[in-house]
Amino acid sequence: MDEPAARIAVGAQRLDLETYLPYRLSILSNTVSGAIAALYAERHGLSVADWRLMAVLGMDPDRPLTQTALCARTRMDKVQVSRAVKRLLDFGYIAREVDAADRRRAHLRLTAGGRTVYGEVAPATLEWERELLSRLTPAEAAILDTVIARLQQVADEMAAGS
Amino acid sequence: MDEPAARIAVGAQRLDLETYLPYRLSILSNTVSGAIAALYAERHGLSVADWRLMAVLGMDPDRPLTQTALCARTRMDKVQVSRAVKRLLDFGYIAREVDAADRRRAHLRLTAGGRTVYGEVAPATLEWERELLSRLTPAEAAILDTVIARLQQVADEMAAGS
DNA sequence: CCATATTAGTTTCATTTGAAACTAAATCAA
DNA sequence: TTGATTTAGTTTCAAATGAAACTAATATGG
Repeated sequence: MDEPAARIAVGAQRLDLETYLPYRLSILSNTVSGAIAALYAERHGLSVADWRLMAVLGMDPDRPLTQTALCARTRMDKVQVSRAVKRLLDFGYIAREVDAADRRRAHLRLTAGGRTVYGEVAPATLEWERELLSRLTPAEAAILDTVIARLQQVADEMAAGS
Repeated sequence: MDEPAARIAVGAQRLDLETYLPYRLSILSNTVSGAIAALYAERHGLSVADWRLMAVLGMDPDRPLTQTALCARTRMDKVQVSRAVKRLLDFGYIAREVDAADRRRAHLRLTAGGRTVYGEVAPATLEWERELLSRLTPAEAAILDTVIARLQQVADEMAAGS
């Protein structure tokens, strides 16, 4: 198949959603997130928010995290985290232990059941990513990596209202 | 072949949100969309859905579109489109003319007021994109373009459940 | 034609979301 | 101390969302 013509016209004068980077990013992100959510949503009853917490907690299962730490790691806000924590507690996928020194805080970690689910879902999501990235050359993947990092940095600056 | 990417580890064995492409895409897309929405949300009272319709209608102001056409062009579903259309009619930014041959359909186009808003917002969003992309080299921008297109195509296939 | 199916778009209703207010615990300042 | 502030997390309530049911118009098959 032919390589598509350059699509992102730097300095485009006309707004065309088909070529407009923010729109294309949004569509791509939604497609990818939706496909990955399908890996755990139906089978395990998890929402995207739920899985995000499990993904962070599962990364280092021996280090419990507070909800505040989860907010920082996932960029979710505290209300979303509070609700996801409640659901995961109900499912029995995480356990909560109140901090002895500061009883406002609680340390959250995956239960054995949660680790089992994590052990099923995490490899599937990684495999999905691997399959997606396999369509890129290593050079493209490397550039995508640096470009995303740079765009995120610039977008953060610009969003901060420069 | 064998050169590993710095951040996107093709075939990563561990799930780490910081390096996980779907997560990074989601954060970047949200940051960018939020910053751009700020360009029109407060000033003109438009939601993302509202602006998306206006962006499509403004591209070719002499060709009115039906809601079904707007669904296809924006990838929004018909309920979202129906609600956005209602808001834009209330604002007076679009006008609706029922199709004479098929009275289920209506053709929507920007009003003079809608074109004025479009004329203010569209350049600002393009400028935002231009500023963002100015931080990339032309080579990086070109690769980003082809990579997004290819990832979208693959993600569509994979989401379709191949 | 008439009955059925399809299409365009809307409405309903239950769920999700988000901002702001709130509770409870810890810290700070005098 | 003790009164004010901050921090961790929850609840409330109004608005946004989405799936499914619905209306109205057109198309189609017998």
